[in-house]
Amino acid sequence: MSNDLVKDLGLRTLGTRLKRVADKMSYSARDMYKQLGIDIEPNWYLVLTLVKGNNIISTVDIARSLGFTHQSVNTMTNRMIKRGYLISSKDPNDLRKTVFNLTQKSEDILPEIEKIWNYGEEVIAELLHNQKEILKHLDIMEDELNKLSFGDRILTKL
Amino acid sequence: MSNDLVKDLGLRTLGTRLKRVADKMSYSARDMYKQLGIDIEPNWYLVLTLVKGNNIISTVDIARSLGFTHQSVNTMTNRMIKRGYLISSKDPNDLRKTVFNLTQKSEDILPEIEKIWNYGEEVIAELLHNQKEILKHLDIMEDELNKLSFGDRILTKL
DNA sequence: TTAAATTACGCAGTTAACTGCGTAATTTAA
DNA sequence: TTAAATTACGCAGTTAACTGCGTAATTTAA
Repeated sequence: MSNDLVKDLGLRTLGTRLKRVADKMSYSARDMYKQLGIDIEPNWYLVLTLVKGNNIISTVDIARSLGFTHQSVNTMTNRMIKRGYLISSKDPNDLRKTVFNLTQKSEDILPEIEKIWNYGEEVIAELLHNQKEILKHLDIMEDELNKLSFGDRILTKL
Repeated sequence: MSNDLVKDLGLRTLGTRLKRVADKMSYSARDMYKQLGIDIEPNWYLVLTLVKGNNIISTVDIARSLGFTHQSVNTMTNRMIKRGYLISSKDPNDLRKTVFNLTQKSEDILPEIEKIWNYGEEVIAELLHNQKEILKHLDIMEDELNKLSFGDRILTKL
């Protein structure tokens, strides 16, 4: 039988293909940290960088900056606290807010992780042959799908 | 604080952004089916199309066609069987293989789903302003990452 | 013609996002 | 100055892929 059916289905498989590439990168990054004996999870890098760069930053601030839901960030920061990479406290100006600081452990490890991610960015740039249009496409898709969802767009056509 | 940090991080967030767009599409498609009262899951469309188009098609064939692992396909087909969309039997020429056929229920529903996905493809094309480079980028990334993983590419640079 | 290798399947558990919903703290308006 | 609305957090459960590992069927080679 033909193994080209995915390509025959063309844009219809865009969703699963986006997810697959994302998963491949994430699983592989996780594996790389393991090989290097670094005890952190891939996306913690993003959070550590944010916390380092901002004196006061809350769960919701991080969520907004990364485009995650606050619940996802909450789960992530809880794990980072448990593993000794973050300290949390209440913002004295607004007791509803939890704010974060780096521990010595994360200060110590950050330079190495930064080095890894500098190379990581190089690798991605090479894979894309230095064409960054894909980011623009993702920007547009996110913006547009936030305005009107994929399903609702189909429904209006039916 | 600045909310532009994601863009500052540029290509470093590619992985999470790919996943996010994929998730958005998948959750929304799921929701759309619910609104239409159609009792199927988003990716079943791909499997139904494959089974319809091939007289004899096995779990591993489907996996290869869609780029999924056979285990993922197995999970999916089991659910489809349970919900009455597929019938499975053993390939008489190779008793190791499970092969699939459509039920009357899926024959009945397929035209409607096909219509939905024709529009779905239109929506995606519109979101991308009819530029299909993103598929080429995804092709390249998948091929390259299969040859040498993301993590291993970083490790060779360290 | 049996032992070893390969292929196919399927179960159990994992991953990183998600949604839904409830509670606590703060702000706004009658 | 209290009632209603908003904002922030966090728990529980879901999603669609994944990996790991074991077993059954088939094929290959000594």
